[in-house]
Amino acid sequence: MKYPFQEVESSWQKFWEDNKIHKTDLTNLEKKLYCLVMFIYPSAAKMHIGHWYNYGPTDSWARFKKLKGFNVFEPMGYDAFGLPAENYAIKTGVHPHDSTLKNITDIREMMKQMGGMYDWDAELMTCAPEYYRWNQWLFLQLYKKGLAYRKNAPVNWCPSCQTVLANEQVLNDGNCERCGSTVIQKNLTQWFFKITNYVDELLDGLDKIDWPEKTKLMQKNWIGKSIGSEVEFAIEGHDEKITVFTTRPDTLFGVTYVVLAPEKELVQRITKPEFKDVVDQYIDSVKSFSEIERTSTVKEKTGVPTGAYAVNPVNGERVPVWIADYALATYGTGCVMAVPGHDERDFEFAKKFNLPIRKVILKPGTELGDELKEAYTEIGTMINSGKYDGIESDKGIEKIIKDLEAQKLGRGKINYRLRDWLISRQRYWGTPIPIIYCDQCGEVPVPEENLPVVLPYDVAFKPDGGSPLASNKEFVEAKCPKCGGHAHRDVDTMDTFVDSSWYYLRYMNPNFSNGMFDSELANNWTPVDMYVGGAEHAVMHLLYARFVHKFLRDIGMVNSDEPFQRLIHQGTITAQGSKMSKSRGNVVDPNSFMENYGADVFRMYLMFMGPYELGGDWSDKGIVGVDRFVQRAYTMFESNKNIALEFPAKDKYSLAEFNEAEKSVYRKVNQTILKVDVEIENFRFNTAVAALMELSNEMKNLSECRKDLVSYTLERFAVMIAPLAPHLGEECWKLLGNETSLFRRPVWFNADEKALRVDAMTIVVQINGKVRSKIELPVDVSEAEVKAAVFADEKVKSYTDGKEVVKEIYVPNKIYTIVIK
RNA sequence: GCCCGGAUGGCGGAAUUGGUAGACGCGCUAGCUUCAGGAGCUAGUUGUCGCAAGGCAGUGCAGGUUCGAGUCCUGUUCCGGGCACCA
Repeated sequence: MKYPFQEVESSWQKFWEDNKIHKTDLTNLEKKLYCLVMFIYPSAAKMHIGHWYNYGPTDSWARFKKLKGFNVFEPMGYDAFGLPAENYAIKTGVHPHDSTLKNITDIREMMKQMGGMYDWDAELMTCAPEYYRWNQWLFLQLYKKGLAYRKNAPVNWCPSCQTVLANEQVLNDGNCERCGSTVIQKNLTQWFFKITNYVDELLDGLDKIDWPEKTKLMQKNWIGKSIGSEVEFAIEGHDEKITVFTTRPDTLFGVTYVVLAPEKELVQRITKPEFKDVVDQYIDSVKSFSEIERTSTVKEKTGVPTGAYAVNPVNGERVPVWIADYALATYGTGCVMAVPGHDERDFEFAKKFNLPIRKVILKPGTELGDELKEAYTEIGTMINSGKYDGIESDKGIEKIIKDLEAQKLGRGKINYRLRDWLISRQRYWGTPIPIIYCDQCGEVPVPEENLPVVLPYDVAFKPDGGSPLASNKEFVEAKCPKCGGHAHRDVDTMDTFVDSSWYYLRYMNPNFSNGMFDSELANNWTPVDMYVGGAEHAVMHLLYARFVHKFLRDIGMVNSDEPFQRLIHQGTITAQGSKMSKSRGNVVDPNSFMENYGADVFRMYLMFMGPYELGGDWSDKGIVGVDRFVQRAYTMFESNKNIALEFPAKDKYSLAEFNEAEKSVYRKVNQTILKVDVEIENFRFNTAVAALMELSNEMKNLSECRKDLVSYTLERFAVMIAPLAPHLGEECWKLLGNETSLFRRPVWFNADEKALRVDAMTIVVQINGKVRSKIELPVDVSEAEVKAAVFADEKVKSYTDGKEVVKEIYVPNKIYTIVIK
């Protein structure tokens, strides 16, 4: 009989739902396990292959843990705010609220059809006022501590999305992370979260979490800690000073010029009149370049002199002050001391503009007089450096800093690449920023008791770069909370990454109304034990969430330092080698597979395709193999109905009571238990499925086995298949004669270690590194006996006769190597 | 340019970490079954030489270490990812 997956799957889904099988008792903390998968972005009504690949295997892992006796909490929710819904509204006129809610309804249905073990009582969506009011509350707490602030700054502007972006949301080719358009720079007054206050902790915390090394490295690079010092250069004829940041104060004697970022205001004040025209022209030309064009390493450096001179604090030497595009206003002090002899960029620049190059660090093994053909950037002996001559340069760094500090001309300084998190967005579909601007009092936070500031339904969606909220008068006009006078609301909304930085804390009670989340539950259930999601969030979501978690800890809301203890990234499923997207027209629709094979086969096939963390190119070629496997398994159970009732299995058997076929089956069952256990535990689903297929092949011999061993085997098979194919697992378990659901009363079998011991072993005989013979011997016979058997072997003899045996190596129960001459 | 991954049959991929390369699955071939199509079952399937027994070659490429290398070392090519004037 063909496996009736439609009936089986829908009947189990109904059973799970009617009986709330997947509801987690959050008061039971014994063996608690929080398995979290990144919540879904409901920009379309359909779940695509990528969603399935993310959610199916993760759910299988959670189910595996559940069967192993863990009290698993696996929630699902909706990252419901965001641009796509709004862009869709501009295109079609369907309001984001309406399309999003519709999509959520459809997606929820599909999640259930997939067979997800989600606790639907814990469902949440970020676009609900009951949720986003706590984004606003969080904003106010940050504001109170001075960690939410407004400043005018050059920001990334996406002309297509019509909004600003955080640094993390700009790809390194200068394009928008979301839509791929080229991002430009604009000066705007925007809200920032001061993530930089936590920079050291964000860095150090990486050592304490079990995340992929690659991801931790990406965060580390993004934070970009750089230990160095600030050194002050006097400006000839001015009271002001130029403060430079350098990691190499040991090269100070090699400074031959100083470079300022063109946009530094100081440039205007120090430029000599006769250089003014050239300098202004240059500043204009730099502005026409995008940040990315400007910082491209392949572009040749440009620059002009200002006519001003700076004075080197270590030797009083006067050096010209230049402005150049390779000095960045946004990093360090925006001023660089140029040491062409020992810095590649300065070397290139000096060569181009014929500026002097001075050698002050001697490369080990070279002579004082040797010409510098390229910048030497390593450690060496200090030369041409006055009283520091002869000192190793790493020691020299400390010495010079100490001396400069004594003269108040320098100090140790640590710089970071990480900037504060820009959270304002000039878009509608997000959380309103809870700030009111009063004509009298200025910037006033909305009092907590007035939250939420509800996002109004009626606005004009027009992609003109202004915030759509500005079009709703009723929303904009407000009374000042302080003086009651005329005021207006902030019309921007928050970056949706704010929503996702703390959702995992609210899942435990999404209806909690006395606060952002129930702290007691959060403390009991977080950090999240297992977090699964795409590697594209390595810096962005995963960094923001760590920051918010630490802030919430500091205001007493949670008691842990890190939100996600263990992290796994699923790989990407591509189609014809490229990422699936509507514009490419290569999107594969999971529904046809659902209809033809069912959810179990489809999710198991996704797991079988290859290593989970690697992803791969989609092909439906192999899905029939998984389907055949499921069909065979079902037939096996179908033809052995109620066998566990009629022939109950023992917990353990002794090999002595078995015939050869039985021994072999019994051994295979137990080997498989061991294998499946460790493979699923480590997200290696492909090999877990393969192991079960091997067992299924072995089960062809069950006809030669006693009935209670058939029960024994089928029981274990049903339990092992259940995490991977939950509906099938339940159905098989029921066919055996069990009354209750596996996931209502979890079962997991341990392997009988004794069964794993084989009594015969194939010893491979290698002669000069080549396999020449195989000998069957009982396990654990002495080396002498093995040797005797090996040399009695005809094939071995034919190779060794008349030759001198030089060496013999025996690897017990495995291999016997002979070296002959 | 720098830093990580990776490269194994016609295809997706296994390989207890130095010990029988190719598990498992797809595809393909043959046989059985079927009116037929499909499906199912059984056997085979790295290449090559051979009637066969068996031999030889074989994990991107070139070397090396070792009794023994897909696995370790050196160099190199290609592919994927990340970073990229951060002083």
